[in-house]
Amino acid sequence: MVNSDRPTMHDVAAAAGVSQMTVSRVLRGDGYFSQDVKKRVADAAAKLGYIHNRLASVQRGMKNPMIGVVLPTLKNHVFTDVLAGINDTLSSLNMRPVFGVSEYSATAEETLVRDMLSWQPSGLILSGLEHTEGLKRAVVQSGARVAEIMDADGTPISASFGVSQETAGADMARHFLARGHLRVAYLGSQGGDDLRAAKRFSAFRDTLLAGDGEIIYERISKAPSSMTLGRDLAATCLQKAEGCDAIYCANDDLAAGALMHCITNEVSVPGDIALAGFNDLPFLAALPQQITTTHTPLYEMGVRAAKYVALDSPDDPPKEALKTRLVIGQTT
Amino acid sequence: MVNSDRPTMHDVAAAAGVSQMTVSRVLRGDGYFSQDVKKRVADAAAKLGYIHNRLASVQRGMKNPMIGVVLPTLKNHVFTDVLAGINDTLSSLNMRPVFGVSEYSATAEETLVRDMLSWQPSGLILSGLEHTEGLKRAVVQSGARVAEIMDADGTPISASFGVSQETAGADMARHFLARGHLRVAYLGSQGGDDLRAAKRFSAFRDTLLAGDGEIIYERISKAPSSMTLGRDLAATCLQKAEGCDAIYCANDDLAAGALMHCITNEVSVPGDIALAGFNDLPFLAALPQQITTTHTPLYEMGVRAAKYVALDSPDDPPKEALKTRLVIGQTT
DNA sequence: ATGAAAGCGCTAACAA
DNA sequence: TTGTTAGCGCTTTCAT
Repeated sequence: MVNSDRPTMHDVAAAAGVSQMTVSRVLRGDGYFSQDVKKRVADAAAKLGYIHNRLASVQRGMKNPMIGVVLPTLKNHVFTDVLAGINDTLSSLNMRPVFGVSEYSATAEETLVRDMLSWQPSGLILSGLEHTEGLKRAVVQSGARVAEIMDADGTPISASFGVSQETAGADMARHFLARGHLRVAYLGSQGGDDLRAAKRFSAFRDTLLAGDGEIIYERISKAPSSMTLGRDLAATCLQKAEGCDAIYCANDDLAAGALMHCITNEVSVPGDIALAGFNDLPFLAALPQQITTTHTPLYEMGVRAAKYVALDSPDDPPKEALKTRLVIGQTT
Repeated sequence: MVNSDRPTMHDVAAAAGVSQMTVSRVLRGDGYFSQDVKKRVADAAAKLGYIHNRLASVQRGMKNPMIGVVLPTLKNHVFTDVLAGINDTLSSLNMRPVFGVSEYSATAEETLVRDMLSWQPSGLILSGLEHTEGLKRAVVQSGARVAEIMDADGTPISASFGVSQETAGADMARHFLARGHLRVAYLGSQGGDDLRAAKRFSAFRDTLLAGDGEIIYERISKAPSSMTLGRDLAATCLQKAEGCDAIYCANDDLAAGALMHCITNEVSVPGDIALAGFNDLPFLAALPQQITTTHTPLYEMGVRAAKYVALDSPDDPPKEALKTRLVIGQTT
């Protein structure tokens, strides 16, 4: 039984010898009441183990300190970093995240969001800028504050805190060209579902081709991203892609896996093959060689988005493109 | 405005030309109604973009498809694996997790749980078996189903799905003894806050000492666990702990970092030094050497706990000790 | 097969 | 400073 016999304000009121409304006031610290009453109520509440019923207050019109958060996956550390930023920020504001994982499916995302909206959250954090029309409509109508994170190339529903995937991809391509890595392989994961990776690669390719470079091998595995996948993809790539100079990986996990392959098989990096990743995850610092990558402010994105949705200022929604930064390591 | 002008069942009823109660019945598919009415209601709801208000139904006594989940940290991949198991399972049962992170603090955990209980979740998943008395009382009184995960050495509030940390530690010590790794260093993180790691190490130490082994170096950093920390701790350890045979790390991240140190500095593993971790995280498979570790069914623990709390059978609460398994790699 | 009334626990508005 | 009344949106119960 969920509603077994949880004490209500009524019970506390009876125990304290006051009215239910007085209990409400004391517990919220709102309005006037004597010190004596305050103490009696506090004692009674503690003795009974009273727990506030937020469902009722929200129902009555109070703000719901709940934020819905939808991420594409938990398998990529990228999102756990973002999540950490969201969670730390919401925590400090006494708000709670409700989570959902879309597995990179737009329809799953819509279902999830509709479900979450039924709890009347005061805010919502979504990943990416591509959503179903139904989702957008539902979100707007709900009146919840929305922030979209991760991407900056497109039109957000309302506020957004993302990075330009296109800029990041183009920057890396220019670096490859400058280093003379012209015959390039690309390795990705999640099939074509990772829309941000696709944008990045598309800009990378365009910029590379506009120079003297070429994509001589391209493999986007359907499997979720992991170091092990990166290692396997790199092994196959090096075997199949003759004359390959460099590998651009869709993210750091894949790149780290590729580096592990090279170390294990004594392939010299960047002598035989150059390597680059994306995100600049902290664990890269522990590897034997610093992998060239693009720094993205993951935690920061989480923080900004959480702050925005948690507040209720009526400012018009910021659409912020956070900066990425090319991190030149020892692998290019 | 959160409650801007979200349509209610009343609005749908007006649009469909029926009573509000009929809308309720149709939308839940409960009771009797004609096909004609069903269609009119469905159309009206779709047109208005009606979203169910779960707060009201739960308030009225329906089960709340919400599960509170409290984890010690998000910085250790261990918990994101558990989280994945929880999330996948709850998703498939149309239930949603509300998350909180305790940062390994028992009082923070209590605050978090009290906060979560105010949403009247039908279940709760907690990590470990050590909690404040206040938390236990609140949870029991709330009537929510509780499952505790990760640990099996102690007394759960109700149901538990954990592994015996003591067995795992002792097993590893026996393996060290069998391999002749007698002069052992221990590296940990999170200060003394990771109670499970402490239990494991305690059993490891006892078993090692009962053989011919000894702990010649012990360093538990206050920093959160990471590969980079492992690498740094290993560097200091190898410099300070003379005659050290082997390093037992509190988890795989630390062990992987230690291995990276060894690879970078051409320290032979296990020739010069043996290494072992804990958890058998998937990324170990990508490393140049297979690290000896203890497999723990992380995802599975999440699945079991989620299934238990999501259901509402009145069976008496299972206290399951899941099996760990020594994974002998190439580093011992 | 449909509707009307009551009430879940709380808070805003008003009364005393 | 404290209490009374009304009602948030829904579902249970009972009537039609």
